[in-house]
Amino acid sequence: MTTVYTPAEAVEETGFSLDTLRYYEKIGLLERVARNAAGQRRFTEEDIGWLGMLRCLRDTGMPIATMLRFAELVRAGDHTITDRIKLLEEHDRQVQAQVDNLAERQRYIRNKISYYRRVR
Amino acid sequence: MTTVYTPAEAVEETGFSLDTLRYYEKIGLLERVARNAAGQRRFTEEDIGWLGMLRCLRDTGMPIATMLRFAELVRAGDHTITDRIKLLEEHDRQVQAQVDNLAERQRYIRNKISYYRRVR
DNA sequence: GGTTGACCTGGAGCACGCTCCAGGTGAAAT
DNA sequence: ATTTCACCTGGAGCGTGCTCCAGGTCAACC
Repeated sequence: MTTVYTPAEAVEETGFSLDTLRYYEKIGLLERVARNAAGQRRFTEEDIGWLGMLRCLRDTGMPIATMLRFAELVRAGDHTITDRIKLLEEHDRQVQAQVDNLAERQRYIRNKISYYRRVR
Repeated sequence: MTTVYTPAEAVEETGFSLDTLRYYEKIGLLERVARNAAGQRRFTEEDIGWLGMLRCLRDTGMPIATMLRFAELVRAGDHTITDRIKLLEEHDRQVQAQVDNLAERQRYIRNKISYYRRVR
């Protein structure tokens, strides 16, 4: 059974808006999505999986230009796997930096809250 | 000794660009900064401290509109301390959500890296 | 068979948060 | 004295990432 997803279902599954899905296809983040006879999009399981990856990269702050490079590596085939690893490792370091930075800022904020509680 | 900071020094201390400092003053995130005889800004220790707070809120993703509300509470005096606590606690929850979300996405990315390493 | 509603395309517009620019002032270094 | 340099103001412009709109096509339900 090969499940396909209507645009509405893809929105539901991925959390991206329909406009965003169209935009991602337009700029090439998403390869040309299949259409039915009426020209309406029918997303495959694979599309949905790829969108999951994109969601993850987006939510961790990867710029679209970088996601686009990643998308091109994926399309280019298996010989780019080493490059993909490099790209993701670099991104992982940036995510780690974000987490660390956020944690430190959070301490500051919590101290401020404590201070306010004391002087209230 | 009351230290004052030239614009260049304030940039150095806060990590904000001079344009950003002027912008923050223009929109009221920063109260009208003192000037010398020639009309040039002279930031006080207090300004620098407040900018540290702003840096912290910005870096944890607080929108400028919310920072503005916070700035207004601070200006309004001590009777707003309870409201400030509320605002910061709410923000702290959002920061926590960011950290949690980031950590989860990071797991996904790391799994992907592991997968690529296995198939490389 | 009419109305509703999901979807299509191309392109314009928008929100956010700065960033840059033109044209100018005033003090400091050579 | 003049060049340099940091700074000033008001306002325009920009990069990112969507989001919205007009005008139209189908399909599906009553």
